[in-house]
Amino acid sequence: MFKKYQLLVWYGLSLALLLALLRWMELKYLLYEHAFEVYAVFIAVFFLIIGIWLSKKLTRPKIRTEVMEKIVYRDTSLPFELNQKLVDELGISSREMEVLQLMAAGLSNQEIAAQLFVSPNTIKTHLARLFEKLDVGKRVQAIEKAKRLGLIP
Amino acid sequence: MFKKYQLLVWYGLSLALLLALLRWMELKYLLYEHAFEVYAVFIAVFFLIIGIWLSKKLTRPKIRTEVMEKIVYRDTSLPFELNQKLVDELGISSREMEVLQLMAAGLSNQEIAAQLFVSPNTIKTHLARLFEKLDVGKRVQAIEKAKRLGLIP
DNA sequence: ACTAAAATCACCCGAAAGTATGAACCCGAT
DNA sequence: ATCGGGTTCATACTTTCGGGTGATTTTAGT
Repeated sequence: MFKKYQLLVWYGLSLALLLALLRWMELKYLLYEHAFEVYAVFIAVFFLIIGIWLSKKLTRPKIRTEVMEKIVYRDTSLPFELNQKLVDELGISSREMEVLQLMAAGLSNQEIAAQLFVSPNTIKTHLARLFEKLDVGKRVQAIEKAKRLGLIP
Repeated sequence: MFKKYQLLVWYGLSLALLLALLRWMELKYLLYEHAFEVYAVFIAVFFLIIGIWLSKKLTRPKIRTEVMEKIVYRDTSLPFELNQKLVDELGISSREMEVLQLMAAGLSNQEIAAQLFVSPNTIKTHLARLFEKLDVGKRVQAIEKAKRLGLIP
């Protein structure tokens, strides 16, 4: 019910806490005349970070898909080429591919979550779907199969 | 020469201006007791916006190229060659190599144990040693590193 | 505008994996 | 013979994964 505004509440509380902290510091240490500027910097930095984070959270990178048709000749050195057709066939979403790549790099669910700025639970969901689509039960198997199918290098 | 830091200077000036403005307002209108909170909100909003803008500015859009048609000439001549020297260097035993191979194939500890006719605990011990020798903490990382080092195909 | 798909998050539970420690056995080499 | 490395196993404990379920919100396509 309150989930919707959880974020706002969280921010509000954070701000309040910050202000309280600063007030307390003022009382405690009898900050000199430039106390205000100190506050300003504190708040500025805090909200600068919040802003950056928020932006990253809100702006899902608009992925422009450029469709190009070309013929590739490969010789001994083989650069990885994504099997896009298979990705579509299996119905693997772009987010799932991201998670797959990070997982294949050896990251734990928690690390992937941190990397993508989402909850670990979300990663679990993505992986569960991915496992189902790849018809496997474990991450190692998923990686092995994905490599075999040309989904990852 | 200063182009690089132009942005920073600009921000600094903006902040200074903002502070001056607030100070002036304080003198002019004899702001009430909650002036500080007003300041805080001002600065917060200001830097929140700055942060969002900054983030947007810095993150470049992702471009995904979708290849429609491709002709691939596969070169199958890449026989796996074990990096025996590295195996010796790292002091990886033959049993550990066996376990590594099976693990890389996606088997669980229990399955590996069944395959090798030993206890799952033994597998755990082997893997623990292997992880230490490869300097990793998880099986996926171990597999990734082993592949990279030429220990497994 | 409506709908389907995708992405997000939460909670519970059991299984698997990983850590730490100790110990027994075999086998080749000093 | 004994010393060290390799293999085997155990117990106990913590963390991580994966399965199942349900929900909300965003995005994209008709």
